[in-house]
Parts: sequence; C-alpha cells; structure tokens
Amino acid sequence: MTTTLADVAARARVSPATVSRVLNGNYPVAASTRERVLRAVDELDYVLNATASSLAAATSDLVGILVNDIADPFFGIMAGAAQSAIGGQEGTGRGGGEKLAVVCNTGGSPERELTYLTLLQRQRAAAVVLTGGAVEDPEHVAAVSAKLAKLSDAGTRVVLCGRPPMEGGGSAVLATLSFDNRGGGRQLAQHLLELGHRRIGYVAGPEERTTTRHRLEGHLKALDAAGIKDDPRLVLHGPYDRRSGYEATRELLDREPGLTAVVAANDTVALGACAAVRERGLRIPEDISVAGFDDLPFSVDAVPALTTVRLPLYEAGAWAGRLAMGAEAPPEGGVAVVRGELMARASTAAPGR
Amino acid sequence: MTTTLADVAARARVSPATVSRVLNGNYPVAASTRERVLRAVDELDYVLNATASSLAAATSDLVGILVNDIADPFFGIMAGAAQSAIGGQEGTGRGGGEKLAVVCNTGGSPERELTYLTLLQRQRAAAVVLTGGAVEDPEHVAAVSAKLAKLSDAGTRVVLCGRPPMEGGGSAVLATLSFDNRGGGRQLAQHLLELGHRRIGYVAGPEERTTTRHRLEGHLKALDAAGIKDDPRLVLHGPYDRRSGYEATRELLDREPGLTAVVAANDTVALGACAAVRERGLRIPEDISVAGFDDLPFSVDAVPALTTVRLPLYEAGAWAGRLAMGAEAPPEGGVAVVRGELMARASTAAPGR
DNA sequence: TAGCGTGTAGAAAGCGCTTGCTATCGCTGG
DNA sequence: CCAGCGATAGCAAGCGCTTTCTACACGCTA
Repeated sequence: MTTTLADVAARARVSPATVSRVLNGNYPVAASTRERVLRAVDELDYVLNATASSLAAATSDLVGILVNDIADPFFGIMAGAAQSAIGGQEGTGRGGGEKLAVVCNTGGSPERELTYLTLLQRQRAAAVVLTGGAVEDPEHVAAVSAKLAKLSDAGTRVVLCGRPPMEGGGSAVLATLSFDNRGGGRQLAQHLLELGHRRIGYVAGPEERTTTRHRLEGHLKALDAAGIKDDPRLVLHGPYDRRSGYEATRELLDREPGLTAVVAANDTVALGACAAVRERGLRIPEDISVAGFDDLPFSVDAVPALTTVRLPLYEAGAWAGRLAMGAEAPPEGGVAVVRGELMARASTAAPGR
Repeated sequence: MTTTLADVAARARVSPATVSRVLNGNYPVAASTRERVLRAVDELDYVLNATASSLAAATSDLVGILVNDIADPFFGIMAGAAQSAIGGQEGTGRGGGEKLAVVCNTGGSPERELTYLTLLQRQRAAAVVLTGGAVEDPEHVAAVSAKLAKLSDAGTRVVLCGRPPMEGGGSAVLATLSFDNRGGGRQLAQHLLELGHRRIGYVAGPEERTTTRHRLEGHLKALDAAGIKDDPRLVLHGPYDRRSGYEATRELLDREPGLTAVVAANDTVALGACAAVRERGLRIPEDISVAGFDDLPFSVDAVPALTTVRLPLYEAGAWAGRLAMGAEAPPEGGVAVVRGELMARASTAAPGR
C-alpha cells in the first residue's frame, strides 16, 4: 500500500501530528525530533497526499492559468512567466509551500472557459489567472462574472492578465492587469500617418473579442484624428493566425490598389501579411509597409524586422503570478494598465509611390 | 459557509449517500429521487468538493501534461490535442467523469520536470503525459524512471508522447508514442541528395536531447549511405528557436561557400535560417535550399513554402490523451512509432550553381 | 519549596465525501 | 399466504491529513 503520515510517525516514534508539523514547518518542533522525522520520510520515500491535506486544511496548492490558445506564443509567454513566478518560489520544499501552477487551454471557447472554472472551483483552487481578451457576449460575461464571484467567495484569488477589467462584478477580482490595446493601436496608426501613409489596410482579429475591438478602435481613432474617415472596406476580420493575415492581405491588395500599408492584429497575422505582399512581387517597406502587434520573439528576426507594439508579456505574466500567489499587494484600485511601446523597425517606411 | 453534500441532502430530504450516488451516477437511484436531488443541487448552486471526493474515493480527476516549452507550438499543439481528448469527453457532466487536464511547463529543465512529477504525485493524479524529447543525462533519466515507477505504482497512468521509450524502467509506462525522428532526418537528407545536393549544412537542436540526436543521426546516416562523410564543420547546435537558425546559418554560410542546402532542427529554426540566407542576398531555393522539421502550421504559409517532415502532432497528442484517459488500449508492446511524412515544397530544389 | 511560564508532543475531533453493508418495501411464485 | 427477491435508500465507517486543546517536563522566581 501507499505509505501514509501514520507510517512515518510510527517509524519516527512520534505522533502523526508531529510529522505533520515538521512537514509544514509552522509549529515549533525540537531539532532532534525534526531530524528523526525527516529521516523516516526519506527512508520510506514518503510523499504527502495533497488531497487529504487540502481537505483537512481547507486550502489547496493548485493555481489555474486559463489561456485562449496554448499554441500561440502570446499566451505561452505569459503562462510560462506566471508559472515560473508561482512555481519558482521554493526549491527544497519537502512538504509545504509548493504550488502547482497549471495551464488550461480554453481554445477561445466560452463554454470551456466556464468548464475549467468549475473544475478549478471543485478543486478549491488557491488562485485563478485569466489571460487574454474576453468574449463580449453579454450572457457569457455574466456567467463568468458569477463564476468568479463564487470562486472569490470560496477564497480563490482571481487575477486577470491582459484582459480588460470586468464591468460591475469587479469586486470578485483581486487584480486586473490590462494591456493598453487602444493606445497601442493608436501609436501604430500615428506612426504610419507620420510617415505619410493615407490608405492603410487593417487585418483585425476575431470580431467578438475585446482585444480585437480595442486595437481597432485605437487605430480608427488615430485615423479619424488625422481627418481620414473610416472606410469599412479596409478592415477585415479573421482569427489570430498567419493564414488569416495572408488571405486578408491578398483581399486588401485586390480591393485597394492605392494601399500603402497594412496593419495586422498581431505579429503572427503580420507574418502572413508579409507573405501575401511578397507574393504579389511587392517590396516591404518600399511598396507596402507592414506592422504587427505584441512584439513576439520572432518579430525582430523577421525580414525585414517587423514594426510592432511591444507588450511586456513576460513581465505581465510574472506580475500576475506573484499577485496570484498573494506575494504582492494588488495595484492601486485593483487595476493596472500595462502600456505597449512602439517598436519602429524596418517593415515600415514612407510610402514610395 | 460553502454548501456541502449534507446541505443538498437536507434540502432534498434524502441521505448524503443518495446525493453522492446521484452525482456520480454509478448506482441505481429512482428517477423521482434523482430529480429532487438535482433540483436541490441547482437551487443551492452546489459544486462538489473534488479534494474530498478524491480522498474518499482514492481517485483523482487531475491529469498532468508536461511540456518542455509552452511557448512553442510544437508542444502547444500536442498539449492542446491531449487536453481536448481528455476534457472533451462529456459536456453535461453534473458531477462525475470530468477530468481536469492541465499542462505544466518544465522549460526544458530536468529539475522542474521532477518537481512537477512530485507535485502530481501528491495530487495522486489519474494520469501523466510526458511530451517531447528527454534529456539524456543518466542521473536524470534514472530519477525520472524512479519517479514514474512510483506514480505508476500509485495507480497513475503514465504515457509518453513524442519521446523515446524508457530504457529498462519501461514497465512503469503504460504507453509510448515516439516520433520517428531518425527516419524523418533520413528522408529529408535523401530528398536533398536526390536533388543533387552534396554540401548540406545542419542546424541541430540542443546537444543533450534525444530529439536532437535522433534527427541528426538520421541525417548523417543518409549522407553516409550516399558516400558523403561526416563533416563536423557543417553541423551546429543551438536552442530550438528562430534566432539560433539565423545565427547558425550565417556561420555556416561563412564557413562553407560551397553550401547549397541547410537543414534545420525544426521549422522555427528553419525560419531563422531563411532570414539569414535572404540577408546574404541569396535566393531560396535557387541558391540555397532550406528544410525544416515538424510541419508547424505556419510552414506551408512561409515564402517559399517550407520543405519539412510532417509530424502528426495533433493526432499523437489526442491519442496520448485517450490513452491517459484509459479510453483506449495501449498499442502492441506498449510502444508505437509515429512516422513523419516528407513534405517536399518550394524551399528545396536542385542546386543551381 | 510551591507555583508558573515556556517549549514540545500527543489525543482526538473533524474536513466533505464514498461505499460496503444493512434495512425497508412492494411484489411474485410456490 | 408467506418466504424470498429485486430495487432503493440509509447507516456508518473510514479516506489521510490538520489543528485545537490538553498534557507533560523543565527551569525559574518568589
């Protein structure tokens, strides 16, 4: 059978209570006793039963990190950073302290998001981190809101990372780190406007997500401020993947021969856009400027290096992780806006024709 | 306070045992009673306490998926597929059946791999899936082996996906799905040889990983069979990222002016290689052929479309997921070799000079 | 020398659920 | 007409830990 606390206690000739206290290290135990217990633990190769601990102590060491797309580095970087911040606290944790940070892939599906939240609620998770833009369907928003309230009531710390603050039900959320997507979109558009572009195509993300909407709003606002009126023919929606950028850009190039620049919803989409531009025999940036968003690791390596908005994904993820651990006080008001930084690189230049 | 089974039982005017049986659905309960219970569950918004269930039933609904790099789509796709296969079993699971599939990012670090395995052992995980190449350090191999044996003894199903079979200690492993990396490397090299290439550079992955070694071995074996002797100057090691491909390729181009092809450890690395080639003003494939490995989604979209070896990552991940669920019998002998398929595309052609 | 704080260890009562066994009830067949 | 049986429901004993409260030595002080 599996060895239990009692086995260890018997071998160390102490009571189970003492073993528990040695392992959790939050109660004075004489050095000699401690050592005896530790030796017994080693000899028996004992591993604490986390389910029993959780039940008895009414706490859990599980931390859930929800992501929209686990195959997308945007989420991978944030999730990895959060996981490091959470898991990397102690090295020698014999029994206590160690959290189990796990990432759950919703695939962008609202139902799966709720399913995972319920599953984590069942586990009485210590914390939950929700990353990435939210779906804007009111019904779903309400359902998530209610779920988060329950979790929060049950003592689970809820942190949002790269997601806009919840309207209303925000009291359930410990902290929100939201990206300034609007501002980033604006900066990018302004950059292109300053270079002299006037006909700018925009390949947006999926229609119903907050991230998509905010980036696009920033873009359009900047154009508007420059006196360029919104032209729906120059905006195309699609998933956040390379193919979408490729196809939408071909379409844009067809629709608008006078196009001099394409802004993509993110860097991955931008790479697809580049491919489409090149395929037409057009040069970047001489004929068409291309810009992305996020500044993923490959973007600086692209040829030509991609102009984009740098989001501190790693830093934000790590911050979220620390907040989820309760290792750090939440920002003022519970909400922090994380700004992006324009990275003007070789893929954008003054229009050449 | 949080509502418990007993609260539900009281409201439905039945015993806790009956509520438990309704929720788990593995014992006959009269339809009328069931309905009464279900209504009470709904009214009280009751959520099962998974830690208590696990403790009492000595089973867990946690399934861990370990990956080397969560920001790499190679792992993201496998993990996502496994998670779907595991989580997508039931939709309406009121109480039972639902597994919590979670991914843990080791970052390629052997210590973190072991830490996660211990954490999962503590949770008495139902299953563990290890993905991706293993580190070859004998000490670490032994430690992992021992850990897996413990897990297996405790009833955790252990599945390897995209990882070579464990030597010796394989009895702890329920099933191994290993990629035919050697065969893939060979196919790629043969393809280039048939096109007429003789001076082929190779940008390999990190030195101590099985995946790296196997792909390289296949490559060298094919060259050897064609009478081309191993030239260490044409093989460079580096991490599995774009930058590595970029830098190594610059180096190869410098070292060997007669080079006509570059094979990269994987597609991401290949993209870096392409960038380096283009930067030199060389054309792909006219001047230099480039090939990758994995056939990640972006590879077919690259310009020119990347020649590579397609690994059925999604299928393998889903298979691993089903095995981890115990939903499917393991392959004959516990080991299945998953073969890759050569995708000859536009980035390779006969050498032109 | 009696009285007491201090430092450690143990006893035991749960934590919220599952499940083997028992009890009840309405029928059916000999 | 009653033993016997199938279908349900309840009882109660844990699952392996944590933690409160209690117990026991000491070594002091008054």
